Amino acid sequence: MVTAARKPETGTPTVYDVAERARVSIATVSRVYRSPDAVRAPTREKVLAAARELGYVPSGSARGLASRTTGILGLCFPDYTDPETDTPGDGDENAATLYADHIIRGMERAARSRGYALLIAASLRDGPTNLVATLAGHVDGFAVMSRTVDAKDLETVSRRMPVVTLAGPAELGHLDNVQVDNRDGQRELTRHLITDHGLTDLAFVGGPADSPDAEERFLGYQDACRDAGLPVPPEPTLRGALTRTAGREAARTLVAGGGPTPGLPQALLLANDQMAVGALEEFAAHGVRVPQDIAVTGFDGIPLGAMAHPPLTTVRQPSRRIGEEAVALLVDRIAAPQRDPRPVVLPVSLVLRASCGCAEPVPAPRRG
Amino acid sequence: MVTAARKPETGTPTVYDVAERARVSIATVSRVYRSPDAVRAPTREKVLAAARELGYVPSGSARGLASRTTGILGLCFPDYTDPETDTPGDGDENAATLYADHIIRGMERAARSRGYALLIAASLRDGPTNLVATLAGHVDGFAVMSRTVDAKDLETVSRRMPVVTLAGPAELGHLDNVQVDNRDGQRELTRHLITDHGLTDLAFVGGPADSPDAEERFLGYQDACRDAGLPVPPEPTLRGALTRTAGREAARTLVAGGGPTPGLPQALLLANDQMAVGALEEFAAHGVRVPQDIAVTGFDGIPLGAMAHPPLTTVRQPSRRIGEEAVALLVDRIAAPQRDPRPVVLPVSLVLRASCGCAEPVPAPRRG
DNA sequence: TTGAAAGCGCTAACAC
DNA sequence: GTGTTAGCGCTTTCAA
Repeated sequence: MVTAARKPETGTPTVYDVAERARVSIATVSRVYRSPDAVRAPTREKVLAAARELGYVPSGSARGLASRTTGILGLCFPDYTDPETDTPGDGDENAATLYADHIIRGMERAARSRGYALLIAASLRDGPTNLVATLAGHVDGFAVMSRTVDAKDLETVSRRMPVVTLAGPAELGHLDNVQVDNRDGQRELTRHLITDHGLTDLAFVGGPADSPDAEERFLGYQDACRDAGLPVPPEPTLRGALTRTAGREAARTLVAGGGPTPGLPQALLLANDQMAVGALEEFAAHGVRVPQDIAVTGFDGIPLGAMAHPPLTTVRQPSRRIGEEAVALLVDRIAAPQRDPRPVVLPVSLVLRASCGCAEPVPAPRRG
Repeated sequence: MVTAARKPETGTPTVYDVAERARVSIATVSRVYRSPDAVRAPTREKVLAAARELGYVPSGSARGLASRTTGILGLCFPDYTDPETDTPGDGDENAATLYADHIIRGMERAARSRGYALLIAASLRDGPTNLVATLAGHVDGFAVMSRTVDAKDLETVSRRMPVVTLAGPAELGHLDNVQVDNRDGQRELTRHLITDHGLTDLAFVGGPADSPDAEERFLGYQDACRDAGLPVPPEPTLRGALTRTAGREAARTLVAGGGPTPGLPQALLLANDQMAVGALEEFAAHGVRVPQDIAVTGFDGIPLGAMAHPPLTTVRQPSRRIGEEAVALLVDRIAAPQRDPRPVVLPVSLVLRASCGCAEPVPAPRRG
């Protein structure tokens, strides 16, 4: 056994220091951490003891370099939140933020259960170059939420490692993709209003035109109108940011007679729950009764909706599952890099509450 | 210029491939990515072009190994959520989960603005060894939320890199620590009830005894009782998990006469908002009027509280700022490893709403 | 401004 | 079961 002559224990301890102290080779130290069972128990103990005394922590970088895998998965998500406000209290957090939180949760949990950690970074206007440079080099696979990374960078990165696109249409055809069935959900919800409640005078408040989710929902709305033989609007009745404030404004516009038709429509469908809650508040303030005077619906299934008055009818999307699916696809492709791209569309579910005219007039406590 | 004989472009491109193609040395390629200004523009362009054509992405591991810094900050947070439920809709998500989400947000944002990415992993019962091994080796600094990492591991890691403890008492005295003034907040809130509303028959529903935050809040409650000359209870009137369900159960117990005194107390203070919202629901179901029959308060300042009926009086904590402070401390210590440990206590603020008897009987829409 | 050469700390063959 | 020996792909002096 030749313990190479090395500088005395200085700075952060390395395998060499541990090996020297435990009187074994560096290979054995390495083995103790990678496959403990491949080392005899007494040897292992010696090594572990030495490591403990030295305060040894294996270098992730060195491991990554030598093994060409890091045990890290990456996620790039959009950052819509206003940096100014630290407002867990006012409830006007952007829905996309909450949504991203759930996806982060889902990914983190799924990743961890498979032995991966999660590296995250929000994309900002300041150029994705930075982003890709920051993240891509450190991970074994990469999930990107819709519209957060430039297609070109995505292309480059995907040549080097598994990449899955999330929560939006597949931007690059050859990549795995996870999305929620926004269109189908909104179609079903609209159909419910038309068929089950017999409403025909509807209005849809869309999101920004560059929000793929919101646009898909509008398409579903159009589908339902078409299916029911109602006029199919080429554009949402109104548009707004996906915030509570924007929902309030939409309702106010309608109440003020600012809509396309003189009176209030029979139903107001909003592109997400945040907006819908805002609309509910505004209607209440103007004495407009929901659902008697107008039915209101949202989309997402956030907790706020269940607490609203009346409780909000909506479409629940499995946001956490998006993250879980992303990890599944990534891990799967790490194992089989050449398999065909797989697009996953997650089903959504209708949540019928009082705001559309369905039961449950009072939020009855469910016994635990 | 000697372009070393290397295997032809195979697998993922490296600096060597880019250097060869751009007819420069690897050192120049490296410079282009680290300090572009140190390279003449034409040279830089050549390199960038070659990199683009090759689909080159710098290896984070190699950079990390060579430079001994990764540009990554780590966060370890507790995972309380029930893996079974994918329930963005039912609103009974654990408060700690939401709380952690905010901290993650805050850290991510602050980290990114300083050029760092964030590596996250929830701690589970399955042993922190894994955690430390997974994360610590990859980061330049490490934030850990209270009770997620074994003190021993923390000790080891902190010998190797900056570590800050979060959202709880400083577990290791020599580390930076960020916490919120739970005690002071609960004291103030309790004082408000006693002094401003003249209530003297109070009950406090605590969290699990192993939740430092909840315990601090109880201490604040005791302080206020002491200050007001009221009897100081040695223990919370009731205890429960920090969930809505637990809050409901607490209220039910009280309504059923299960409390220490026969009737309902004048005020019920709960250790967090989730519980308080549950209590509000249960009281409503039993026809107990809030605040007329009993005042109710929470702690945290979650959006749900503002939507509750009546809107919940609470203490708002700057959860996002915790994450921001953590990053500030970490970055600061990376720059000055030897500076003295700095404990940061973030102030909280009272949010007075209707559930304690303060104004705002109806959630009046605030004009945006 | 650019190049050459020496590691960074580890894993992976392979030998013993 | 354990040791030897090459790298992994970059950054970093130091020269030129």
